[in-house]
Amino acid sequence: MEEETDAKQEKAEELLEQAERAVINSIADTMDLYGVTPSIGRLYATMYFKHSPMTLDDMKDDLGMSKPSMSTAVRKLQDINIVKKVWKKGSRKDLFLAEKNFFQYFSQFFGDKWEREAKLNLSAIHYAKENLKQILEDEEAEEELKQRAEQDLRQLEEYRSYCHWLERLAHSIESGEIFEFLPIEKSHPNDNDHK
Amino acid sequence: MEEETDAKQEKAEELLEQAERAVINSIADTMDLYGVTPSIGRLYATMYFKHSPMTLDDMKDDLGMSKPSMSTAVRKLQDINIVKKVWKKGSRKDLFLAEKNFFQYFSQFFGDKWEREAKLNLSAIHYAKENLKQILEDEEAEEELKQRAEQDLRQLEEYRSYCHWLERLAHSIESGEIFEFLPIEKSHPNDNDHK
DNA sequence: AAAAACGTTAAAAAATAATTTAATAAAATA
DNA sequence: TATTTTATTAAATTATTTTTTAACGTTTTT
Repeated sequence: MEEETDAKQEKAEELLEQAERAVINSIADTMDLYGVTPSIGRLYATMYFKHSPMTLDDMKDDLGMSKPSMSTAVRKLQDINIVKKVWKKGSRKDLFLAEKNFFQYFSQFFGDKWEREAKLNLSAIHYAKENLKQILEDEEAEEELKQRAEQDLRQLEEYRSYCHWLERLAHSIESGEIFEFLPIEKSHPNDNDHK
Repeated sequence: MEEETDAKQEKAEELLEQAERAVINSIADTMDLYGVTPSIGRLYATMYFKHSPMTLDDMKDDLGMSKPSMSTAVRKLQDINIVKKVWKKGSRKDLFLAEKNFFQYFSQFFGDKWEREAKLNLSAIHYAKENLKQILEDEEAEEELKQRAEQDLRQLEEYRSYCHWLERLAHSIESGEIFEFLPIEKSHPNDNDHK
């Protein structure tokens, strides 16, 4: 019966590997949304299933890429705060562990992006509005020009209210306030996914 | 006094141009967030200030690029629904107009992206969970393997709840429900931007 | 103190993506 | 119907990004 157990063993391993691979692929495929290249996305996805920290050599072996690539990739992942360097007595290699809380990642990524977008645009809008107002105040300016200035002004006003809204959304996500409106629903382990 | 008025005229034109250019630059710079290349972003930003529709030749002249480039760029902008083809009696050239409502653009872009992300990942998670459960049900599977399967399962449960949350966020943005929580504040034309 | 192990930077190579020119297809005018 | 205008596709070019190999500087071990 020895061989049969071995076969079963192998099948179980195969199942686990397939399971992890499926999720790794889908994480890697969707991570481009978060400003990360496919390889870096795949590295993160790989680390996501490691329950103990990885070294650069581990990564290189797992992904079949060069060590410098892993070095820069893991730095990028640290920059966006989804991988942390950990310390462990003994090993003199650097050790890295994936942050597995997607909410944290999501919040920070979009919070930063949107805030930056809003700030940049608001400052340009402010500058533009000053100019346009000057035109409107100028008695001698051509009527056609004035009309265009007015229309631009109206448009920028709308744009400004969008930027402010974006800022508020970013803050509510960063502060966690959004979860009052859209609470996180802990689904129970036995729930089935429904189509 | 003729020359003086001309000079003033020119200055007013200069002011308007500077105003538009400032905003065009900042829109172009931030549009990479919306999955668009810098050139395409700049094209949109340019169209944003046109109060009548543009032809491909107009775009080509404005941006100093080739016509095929404009053709593909404008198609991309139509794909993401921020530029519409309009019809006008007379002209046999195609005419395009920018959608200026950023809320609509934002909603659709992130709604689509997040929904796609959630769906893809949820389906991988579902598949993975089935596999992992099989391992746990297998009497003869190695203890170590089972533990790993259990840990993966716990982790995927968290991931799943994140994906569901993302789906709900996408829906609440697409449906406009989010604006009940974060209302759009129409700022008054005379408000000053505050730092 | 010399050798080995690590991680990083720099330069080169390979792979992708953007852009243009040239060719084609479709529609409109004469 | 032939010619011109317009938009698109295909092929070629250019530019950008990603990845690797090679070199470097530090730290650790022997």
